[in-house]
Formats: sequence, C-alpha cells, structure tokens
Amino acid sequence: MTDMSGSPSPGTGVPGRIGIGLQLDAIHMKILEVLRENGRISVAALAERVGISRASAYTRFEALRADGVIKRFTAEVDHLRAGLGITALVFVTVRQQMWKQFRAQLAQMPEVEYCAITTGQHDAMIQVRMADVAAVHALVTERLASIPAVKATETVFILDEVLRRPYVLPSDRRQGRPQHRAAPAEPPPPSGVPLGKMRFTSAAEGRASMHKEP
Amino acid sequence: MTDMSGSPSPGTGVPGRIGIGLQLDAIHMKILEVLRENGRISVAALAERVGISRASAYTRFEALRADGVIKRFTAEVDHLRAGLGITALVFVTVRQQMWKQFRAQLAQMPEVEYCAITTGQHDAMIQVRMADVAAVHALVTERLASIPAVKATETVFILDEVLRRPYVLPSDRRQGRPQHRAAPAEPPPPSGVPLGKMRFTSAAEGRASMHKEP
DNA sequence: GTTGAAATTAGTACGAA
DNA sequence: TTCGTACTAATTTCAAC
Repeated sequence: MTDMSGSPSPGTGVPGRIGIGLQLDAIHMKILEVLRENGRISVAALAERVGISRASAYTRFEALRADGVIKRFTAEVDHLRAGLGITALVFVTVRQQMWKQFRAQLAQMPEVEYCAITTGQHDAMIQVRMADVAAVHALVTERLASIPAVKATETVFILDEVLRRPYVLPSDRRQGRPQHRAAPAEPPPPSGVPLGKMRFTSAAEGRASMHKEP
Repeated sequence: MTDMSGSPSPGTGVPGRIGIGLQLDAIHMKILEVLRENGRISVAALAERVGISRASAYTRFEALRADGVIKRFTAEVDHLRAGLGITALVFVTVRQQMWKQFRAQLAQMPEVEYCAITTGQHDAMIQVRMADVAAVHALVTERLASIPAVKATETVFILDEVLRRPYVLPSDRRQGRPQHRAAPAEPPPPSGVPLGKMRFTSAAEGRASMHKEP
C-alpha cells in the first residue's frame, strides 16, 4: 500500500520552508520542474537544463530524494490501453470511529488508485479503475458495501479526463494568467482565512443537508 | 497543458487488446508493474527483474513508449514540502455548449492538478493545490467564477490523502481479497450493465444534455 | 560549488538460435 | 521474436581545486 498519511497541516503560506526538511531554493524548484516533465532524464542532462554542474546536480538530486521531497519516480500509463477503460469516483460516508478499519480495507483493494478524506457531504472520495461498468458496480456493491466502516456510497463515472499534471509547484503560479500575487514581496493573507462564498461544509456536520450553489 | 482527451470509450471487457495499439502480454504487464514502482530503473535492471534479455527489454520498453501505453515518466513530489500544503476539490457546473471554453481556461490554470468530466450532480471535478486556504478561496471566487463557462462551484477540502497509486493495472485484480472473477474463464457480464443500487445520476439530468468536445 | 579524469554502466548493432 | 555478444557512447563516481 501507499500510505500517504501525514499531517494534513494547514498551509503556512511560506512556500519553500515547511516542517523540518531541507530548504528549497529556486534551483531545487527548477529541478523538480524538469523531473516532473521527464522523470528519466539523466542527472547530467538535468544539470545542464538547470544550469549547475553535474556534481551539484547529483548532490541536490540525492538530497531531494533523501529528504522525501521526491517521493518516487513512476511511469504514467494509458489506462485504456492497459485494459482498464472505466474510471469512477466513489464518495463514501464512513461510520464514526471506524476510520482505521476503512483504511485497512482500502489497502486491500488494488483497484483503488486514489483515496482522500474530505470535508463536505461525504467523508472520503476514492477513484477506481476497472475494465467495465459492471466491474465498478460489483466493486461498489459487493466489496465496498461489505465493509462495516462504510455507511453509504455514491458513485459517479468519469467521462473524460481533461488534464492531469504530475504535480503542481508553487512556481507554476507565475505562468498562465496574471496572478494577484505577482509581486514578489506581497505578504500572503493571514491564515485565519475568509471562506466567503465557499461551501465549506464540515466533515462532521451530520451530512443532513447539502445545498448546491445556484 | 496536459490534454488527456481521448475517447472515454466504455470498457470492452477485453483487457490487453484495446484499440489499435500493440497487444499487451504478461511480460508487458510485468514491465509496467516494475516501472510503476521505479520509473528510473535502468533497462538492464528491468530486464533482470522481468526475466528477459536486455535486448528484449529495450525492444519492449521502446514499444510501450512508442505505442503510448506509457505516456511519460514523472517524479512524485511531496506537495507539502514543495510549499503547497492545501489540496481542494472543486466541483463545477458548466454552462452548456461552453465546454471548449472551459477546457481552454483550465489550461491556463497551472494550479489545477487534475480535471475530470463526470456524471452526477456536477459536470466536472477539479483538484487544486495551493499554499493556503485563502489561496483556494481566491482561486475559486476570483478566477474560476470569472469564467463564463462556469455556472456554479462547490468546494471541499482534502484533509488527508490516504493512498495514491501511480496507476492501476488489470493484474492488480489478483491481489488482495478474493475476487468474484478469479476463474479465468468466467465470461464478463454483458456491457448493457446493471446499475443496481448505484447512484448513477445522468450528467444530462437537469441540464438538457451534455456534448463532449471532440 | 566546480572541474576533470577513471570506472562503471547504458544504449546500439550485429549474427545466431 | 528473442537472445547473446561486442562495440561505442554516455553516465556516475571520486578525486583535487
């Protein structure tokens, strides 16, 4: 299993220095940018693209790996060609105090590609890849529903995956449309946070009501 | 942008032979399995782990790449350490006949890591990574809401990412709990499909119809 | 953090089974 | 096709600056 359990830790608004890891500078970010596009690039080529020496590239590369900033390298596969053409999202309501069991069961389900615990109407969202719609149905009704920790599910199908980026970096902010934080010295808003029009339903809020925005 | 537009194509229930690509055998799958765990493994080591010669490994590796089964290699990064500690899901209702515009706008938003068009209550789900909650709020209210194609949004936060697998393979099915399709010859149910208790709300519901952009 | 040379390894191109 | 081998090119390591 790929346990990503870690502190959800609210953003500090201080990119580049989080927790007790190593401090990421602009060159580290540049390395990550290159590695996201091409995870198999040689360190020598990486050094050239980033503008540092080979040795430095090795040092930084290894540091990023050892520090856990880079968790792993992987190949992105075309699910359809690999035989799993159907993708679905299953929103799950989990019985209180049964999270541990829920997690344990998920680890036993290899067809689950992603699982996140969320706020809002449901407690968790899982993404599954299957060969056909019937298989999704079987998974949800037979395997998920049989987990005691699962109180209810709601399934939607993915009709098309418009885009998937390997991961997002803070530096991405500078691309695309002008951002309201283009100036380098503008202080980030306090983390008290305005929730404005956002529908931020607490996960605990006994999912009695769900109102969609007009 | 990373356009993944491709036929959503309902599952045919015929793993290993989809579309006009190359036919994937057990060794191909094994290669994919290794590459998913370690995208930077050398072809020589790959050959050894899979049990074929180095030359064959090169041939198959190249074929998988050229055929598009392997779309790309990438590094998996710890978002928190990279400075983006907050992840949110934004469910979007899109105005009819404005899908093209919606897609175009998304391409301009680098902080969007994933976007899928779904059935159900909403039309699309996007996943974003930001430094803090305020940034998510700004993104949703200022940038998403200003897109004409966006009719409504609903945001939930991800409290914890329980698991993420690089991708799922049909062979994963054999692991974990016993599957109702363990026998090799059991014919898959017809693709007409039982939808049983599943909450399969049509995407068209309440919205006339949805036409996907080619 | 950089350079440069040595040792190792990767990638390619054959012929043979 | 796949395998084995040899040849060439590139990469990684390690040294000194």
